[in-house]
Amino acid sequence: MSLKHIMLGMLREPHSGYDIKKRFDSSLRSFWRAELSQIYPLLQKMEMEGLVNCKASESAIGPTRRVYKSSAKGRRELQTWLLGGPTVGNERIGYLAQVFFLANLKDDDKAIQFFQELRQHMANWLETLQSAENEWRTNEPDYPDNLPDEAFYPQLTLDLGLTKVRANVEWCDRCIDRIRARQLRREEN
Amino acid sequence: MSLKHIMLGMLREPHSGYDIKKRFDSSLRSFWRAELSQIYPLLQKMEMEGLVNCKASESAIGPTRRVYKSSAKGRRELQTWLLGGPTVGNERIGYLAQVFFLANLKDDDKAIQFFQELRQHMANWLETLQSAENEWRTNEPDYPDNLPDEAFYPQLTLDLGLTKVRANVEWCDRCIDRIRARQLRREEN
DNA sequence: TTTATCATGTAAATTGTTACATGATTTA
DNA sequence: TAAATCATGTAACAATTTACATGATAAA
Repeated sequence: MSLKHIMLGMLREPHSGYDIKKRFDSSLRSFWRAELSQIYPLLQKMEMEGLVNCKASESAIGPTRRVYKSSAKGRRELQTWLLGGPTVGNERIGYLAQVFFLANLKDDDKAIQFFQELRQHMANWLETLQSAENEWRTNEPDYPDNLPDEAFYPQLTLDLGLTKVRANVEWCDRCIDRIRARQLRREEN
Repeated sequence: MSLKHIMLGMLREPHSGYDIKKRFDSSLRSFWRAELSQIYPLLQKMEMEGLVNCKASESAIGPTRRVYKSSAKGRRELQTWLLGGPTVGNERIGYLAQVFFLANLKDDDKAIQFFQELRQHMANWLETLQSAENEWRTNEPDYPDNLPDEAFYPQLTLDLGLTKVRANVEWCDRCIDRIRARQLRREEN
């Protein structure tokens, strides 16, 4: 159950459910997502299991915040997860499943459209990651290799994210070119 | 619900549940996995919804095979999925979530071990993909750009798979180097 | 004779998504 | 005054995983 462990990772520092959601959306977006409707009940469950502690904290706006922090037991559980070796073989990439069966469209132009749309997504995402990196690089003189561990390891995931998204954009271009070339070859015959 | 659509993609050609599982394990492994316990009930449900038809077929060995094939309605559903544009933003990469929190190990050597193990996984996977490609390339003179559509689009997914897995291997090496360099810098001080 | 492969499934538990529900404050 | 943000949740449904259950044949 990775979500529990990811949340334990975050809860080394105090977070409310709402804070956790924001971190998913801002920092872990590239490799994990979670909804509030999953986060809130799981926090309650983790509290019952003694993995986290909760403190109420008044908010200037909206209802009282419930701020959680991992317990000693929770930190041990996090260690166990990290020491258990990398979690692999569960990758799930919807758009590749679609590409695999794209022949069923029986329409090269529709296939090209698919890749153009995908390219657009990837290019947008790349921009998001690049501006995140840019901001980091300009505001933090120790970026990237002299950051403290708590920021260095996240930077490693950003590094791979950038590489992969760039690879995706280039791949989309390559696919479009190859489909067009096939089209031309067909017209010649 | 992508699994349903992936199965509809496969069921343009007749497959049993067991066949479908084998195709997941051999061809779609890099971007989607599914268990038999998910496949069998879903096939039944899809038959009830009129998306697939089933024919019994005696097997030389084991129980009677139930061989499914998509119906006209199923083929329309597949089209709808493919025309709906690329499915993005659901990526789920467990090992990156772990890297993000690896600082919690508070032990550079353990972190390096993590990356070495991950590198091993990725290198094995790369070999698997490379030998798949090699076999294809040597047995099929039309590989890769003159393949029929039904094989060309799967080839595109293999192409990206190779690029990404190579990127992962190189990234692991880079991470190990960077962690070692930090270790040295710390020892100097 | 044990193990692997073929081939079907069910049951229970866990995990994840979508929709619903509430209500205050700040910004446009 | 409408929309966005803060902040909590529940309920129903859908998807997925893990464990269980059966039994035949072929190969080691």
